[in-house]
Amino acid sequence: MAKTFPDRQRTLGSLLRLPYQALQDAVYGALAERGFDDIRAAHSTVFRHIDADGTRLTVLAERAGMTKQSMAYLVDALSQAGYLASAPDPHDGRARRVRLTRRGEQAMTALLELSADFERRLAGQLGATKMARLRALLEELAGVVDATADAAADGFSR
Amino acid sequence: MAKTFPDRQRTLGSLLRLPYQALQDAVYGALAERGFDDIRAAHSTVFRHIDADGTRLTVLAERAGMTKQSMAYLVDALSQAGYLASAPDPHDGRARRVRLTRRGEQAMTALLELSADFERRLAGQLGATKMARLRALLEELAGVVDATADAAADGFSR
DNA sequence: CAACATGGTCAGATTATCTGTCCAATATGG
DNA sequence: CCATATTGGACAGATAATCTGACCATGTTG
Repeated sequence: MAKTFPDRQRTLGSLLRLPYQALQDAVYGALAERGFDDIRAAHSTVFRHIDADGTRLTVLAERAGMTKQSMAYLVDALSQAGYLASAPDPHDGRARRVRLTRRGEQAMTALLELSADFERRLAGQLGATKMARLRALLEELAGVVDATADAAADGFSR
Repeated sequence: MAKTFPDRQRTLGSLLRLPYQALQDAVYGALAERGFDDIRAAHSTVFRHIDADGTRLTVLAERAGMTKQSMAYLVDALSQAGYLASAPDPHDGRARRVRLTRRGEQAMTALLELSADFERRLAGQLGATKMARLRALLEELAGVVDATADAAADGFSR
């Protein structure tokens, strides 16, 4: 009997990571097959946070919780690849608004479709009812998580 | 009204990522405060897959789903920092077994504790019953995910 | 024993992040 | 209405975490 750690049950982290990773792999794999092979998972932060009428770089960075330099790096790659375009902000001479191009919108649509596909496939195995319950619980958890994170932050940084 | 994408509901990905990210941040933040400030999230793959009586690098890499070079990079950092030690494998002259040092075991223990703490805090907010149901559903999902991933693989690569 | 397979290292590249510094444009408070 | 502070973004450089390709030494096997 190989000695093993008393990790009685899987951590919550593993339980969340496993399906997340699988979904990520499936979605970005399928996306590449559809011809969007220059979009990597890290780019999803951009798609996730961009408004349909364009968004400033700084705002994207804030929403994604990263530095503007890091966001600039991602936006740059996606612009180079033709998914984004930026134009000067009419209300602020310093700023540029980043927006999706036609192709960017196609990618975004594909991304949402593929994600939904994968979820449907899971639901097919798990059962629609259970998937709905899981979704509901995760939604609730999302609400709770912020509160918990804030409470923890109060403990040291505020 | 800002035009916005018809992302009617959050993707399953977001629902999984949100709490996962929060947990990760909380756990590795707290770990640093406890003095394990040279352990980063990427190192968790090592702790996750190492056996208490030691494990070969190649096996670690396989389990983690990464190249042996990448795993070597992580193992190296953790060895440098005193969490791991490696010794020649008595059964195979080519191989070395990587094992946790005392300090490595302490880190591992802290990691598990902090993870459990965070989960408990979430459960406090969400309710123990709901957390248990969520856990059960995620366990079930984990089982289903592998099957689904395999089925998808059948579609193109086999 | 010759050929093949395997464990690990070395070298080098790429991706995704960070800090620090700076400039130009805007906002604000006398 | 100007002096100062703030903000949006770019430039430079560092680091972390991955990858591929080539290689060597040891094991395994026909």
